[in-house]
Amino acid sequence: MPPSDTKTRILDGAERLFAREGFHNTSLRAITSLVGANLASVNYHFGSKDALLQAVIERRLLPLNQIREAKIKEVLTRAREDNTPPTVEALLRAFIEPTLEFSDSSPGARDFISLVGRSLSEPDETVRNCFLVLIFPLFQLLLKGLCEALPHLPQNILLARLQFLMGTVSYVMCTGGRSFFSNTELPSPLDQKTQIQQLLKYALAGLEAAE
Amino acid sequence: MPPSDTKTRILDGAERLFAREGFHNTSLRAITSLVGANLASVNYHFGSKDALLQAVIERRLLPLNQIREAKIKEVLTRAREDNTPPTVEALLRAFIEPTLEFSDSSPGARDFISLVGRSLSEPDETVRNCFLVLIFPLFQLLLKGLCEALPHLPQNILLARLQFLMGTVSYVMCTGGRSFFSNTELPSPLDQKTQIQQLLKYALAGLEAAE
DNA sequence: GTCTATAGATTGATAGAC
DNA sequence: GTCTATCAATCTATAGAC
Repeated sequence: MPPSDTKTRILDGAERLFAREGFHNTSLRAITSLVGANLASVNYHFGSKDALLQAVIERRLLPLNQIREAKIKEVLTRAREDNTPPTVEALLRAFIEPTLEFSDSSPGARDFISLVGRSLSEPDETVRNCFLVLIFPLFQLLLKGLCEALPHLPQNILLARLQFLMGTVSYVMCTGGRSFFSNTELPSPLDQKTQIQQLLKYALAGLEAAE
Repeated sequence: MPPSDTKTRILDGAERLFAREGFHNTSLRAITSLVGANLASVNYHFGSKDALLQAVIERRLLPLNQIREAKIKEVLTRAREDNTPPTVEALLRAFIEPTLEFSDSSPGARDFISLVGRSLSEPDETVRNCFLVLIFPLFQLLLKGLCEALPHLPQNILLARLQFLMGTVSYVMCTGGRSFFSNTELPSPLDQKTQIQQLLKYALAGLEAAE
């Protein structure tokens, strides 16, 4: 991991270890020794371990959210132009597909997605809020879209289902598409592409279910 | 928390803090001082912090899984007697409803369910495997039931959907039914009973979706 | 079984030379 | 910006008195 500056290398290492070992189970020493940086450089560049986590999150989540927001807005404005409600499928794809493309874009991005998925079920509020704050506008936009797509369903039911969706997606995200159990007694798992198709179908049917 | 023996008090305290603060973020001192026990008593009764986690899990998960297994088996044998496939809904209820009843049975049980939900997305294998080992037989049984209920769907697709289900349920479990965001810009959340109904509908539709 | 005391290791953070 | 060295706090675990 040497061909980049220290600050970036620390971000990369922290991203990897926070995702794979957990935030509280990762020491700054483990990060710096992984990427060949000095322990003191973490505090020089970031100030504290908490601030390092914040930086890890913001580096990737801000641009990713911009893409997702743009795609969702595109679906909404197109629907308005056509004078038809947006489809749930289009909204779902606008939310999920950029995440997946992003996840495939680099090994670090994959760890990052895993970290995000995991952090939504983080009990420590300090850690969890890092994410929630950045995701809230997107969440709100998606809810608005769902209300337009499924006007016959009450808003608070859609809100609950949107949270179910977040649960489903974040779980797939944090397992990184890997199977739960690796056991010969189970059927062989789907390839990634098919799994995503199935995820879309599962979530789509769930969101659209009758009240 | 005094009216019980030390061992039980430690289990109660560990359950609460592991669920609310995370395993790696909870010290044995925090547990013993919460329940008024001596630090050394943890190692006397359990041997190590890892073993304490194991004990916390087994205390509740073994009996809970027995109930869930019995209910699923009941659905399967009844279907076999009637010479009809089991319904997905019956299987889903057999899996989810005992969990909820259990969760409502005591405050500690609620923390425990939250801990289980969270631990499924635990990156640390040592911690995660504690749960997976105990859940595997139930998971296998449920998969078998789904194969009978939805024979037109390939087994590996059902396996994937079952994992989506685990994601959905564990997420609801670990948030304890509480809402994601507490924000006045969002519609007011559902009461718990309605939320469970919606969870069932969401998961049912997802599992039964066309291939 | 419960306690005090402490070992032994690890942690996040910092001071100060270069 | 990068390094060495170290502080002060915390951690799990254990030895040994009672």
